Amino acid sequence: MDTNQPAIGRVFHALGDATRRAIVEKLSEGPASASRLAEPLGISLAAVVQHLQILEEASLVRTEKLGRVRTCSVHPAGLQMAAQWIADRRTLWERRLDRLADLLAESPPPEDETHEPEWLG
Amino acid sequence: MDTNQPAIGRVFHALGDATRRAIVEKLSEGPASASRLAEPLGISLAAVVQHLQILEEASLVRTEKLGRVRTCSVHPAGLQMAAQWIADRRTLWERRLDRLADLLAESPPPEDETHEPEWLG
DNA sequence: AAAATGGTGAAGCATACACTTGACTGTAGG
DNA sequence: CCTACAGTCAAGTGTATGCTTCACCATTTT
Repeated sequence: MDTNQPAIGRVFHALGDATRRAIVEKLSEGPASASRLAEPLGISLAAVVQHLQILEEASLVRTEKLGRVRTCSVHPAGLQMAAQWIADRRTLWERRLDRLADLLAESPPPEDETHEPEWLG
Repeated sequence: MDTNQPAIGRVFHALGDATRRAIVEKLSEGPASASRLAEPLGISLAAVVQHLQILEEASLVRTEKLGRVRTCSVHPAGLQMAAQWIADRRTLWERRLDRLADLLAESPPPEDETHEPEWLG
């Protein structure tokens, strides 16, 4: 779709790829260089670096180049954003269920003339 | 990549699309029919249904057909899985930082002959 | 019954994506 | 200096994705 997505979109898109998740998982255990990340993945270094770029743009990974080696580590910001988005949805959804429960509990079958529940209209 | 991804992959991939996130956001406020979801999105009904299929396969949305209308609602399982994966990464990563802090605190500069930190080798 | 509504299925299309390869650049070491 | 290493750049390739359109089916509504 759009390469110019909002931040949260970049995060989810980045995590949607198995290889990139594998990279994040590896980096959760500690920093590593690009070529070291490539080893167990069975793909070319160039491909790994492309993934790293995407992960970096999603604030999921931070990389720093010292000498000729680029060292990568996890960057909490991206995961934080994803967690927040999920938490927000969950809050909204639970709040709605609570309201619904309240209505059903407080008012026993009120003379409801509507043909559909209001949340469908 | 692979269309036959593990569950967590399907979840993140599903949430990587702005339109699908919009659908989940809408459904967080309450159930809705497919055509009702399509209205504000500015795309065809067919496209929306395709998105719904993906969301359903990712356990992010549940749909039920009554009469000729398919009613959709959020399904917590998908969000739960995503939240769990994130939490797991975060735990691992924090645990590692703690260990590192412990090492630095307990042992003041020990005669370290290595040229690189062990986690890079 | 006829028309409208809500949805399904399949084909087609343009773009995005994950990779590869090959040519190059900069940094270490022998 | 010269070779090896770690990474970068730029094409190029096959497949997946998001979307459309059109034909078609099943339920309402009039």
